[in-house]
Amino acid sequence: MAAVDLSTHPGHLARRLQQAHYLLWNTMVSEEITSPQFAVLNALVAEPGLDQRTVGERVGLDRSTIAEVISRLSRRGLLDKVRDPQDGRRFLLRLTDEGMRTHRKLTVRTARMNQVFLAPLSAEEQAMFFDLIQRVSDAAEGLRNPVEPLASSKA
Amino acid sequence: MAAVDLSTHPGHLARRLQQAHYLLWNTMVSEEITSPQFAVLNALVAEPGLDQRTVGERVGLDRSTIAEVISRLSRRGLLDKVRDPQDGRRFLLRLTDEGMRTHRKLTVRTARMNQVFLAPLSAEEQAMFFDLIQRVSDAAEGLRNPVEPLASSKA
DNA sequence: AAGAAATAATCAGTGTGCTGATTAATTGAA
DNA sequence: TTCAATTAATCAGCACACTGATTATTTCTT
Repeated sequence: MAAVDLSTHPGHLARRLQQAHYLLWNTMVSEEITSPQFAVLNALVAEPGLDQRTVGERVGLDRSTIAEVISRLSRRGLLDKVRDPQDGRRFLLRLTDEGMRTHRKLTVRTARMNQVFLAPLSAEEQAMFFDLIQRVSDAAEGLRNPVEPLASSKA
Repeated sequence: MAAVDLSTHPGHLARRLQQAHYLLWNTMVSEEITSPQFAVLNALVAEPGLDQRTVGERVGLDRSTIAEVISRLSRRGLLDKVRDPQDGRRFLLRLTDEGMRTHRKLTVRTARMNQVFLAPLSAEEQAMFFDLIQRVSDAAEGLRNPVEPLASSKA
């Protein structure tokens, strides 16, 4: 009888939280555009003309995943890919008018959904919620991308 | 420029948290067994002989996903599927000795990983972290499985 | 200028996660 | 008791997410 209580396992909680969010997104925001897709649209509204890799960095998606997400958005006519004339390896990404419209529409609905999602928490608790999750995520990310010591002894 | 700050979007934060956890799991716990797979092993340690659907319910995975996870665990010889003689629709699931050993080994490593993952938070903050995430997840789940009003007007 | 190193994107392979449709078995009701 | 409803599992299809390998292009070095 060595079973463990998963409700104190942050990984399990993170997965449940994402599931809950996924459900709410589907009912309150969009069934076509997913949350990661919206994040990509949003990144390109903020910085039009980014390349694929950088968009991935902005929204936290790896090279393979970002490629698929972008290919879907492109297939639906929400963004354009153009070869960078300065650097033939890159594709420059830019929202279409349709992409802009979609982003605008979803921004409103997303705000409404976030309100519903966070409604069980008071304003102070919401701030705590953001802060705690961010600190844990940042720290874990830091563990994997260790800061190079100055005057490195690598050589 | 109507771009939004994703760091105040709980869905985005949930995704980042899960990614961070995934990375740490891979380096500190196992590259073969995933966190959902461990959750299934754990459920079957607690309650041997459960059927597939119920295991899914215990760990929070839908019918399709739990089927795939179980088929992988079964392929690796970590659990056995046997038709329920009482109800021919069900398969009863039970860990093999190898499955038991694996669960025991990963339990130790998982505990270590959780410590590292939560290290940036004080003990009080950790308690807060669990409580806030759980409340938000539970509330969102409740939205999707609405409690049938008593003396329902369904008919 | 030529070759080596680095970089952006793609591809192959695996795993999680969801919905809607189907199949097989059981249960419930006329 | 037979037929309808329910239920467990599977299947098809889509989307996210990661790693390792490959390809094309650029940059750096000599």
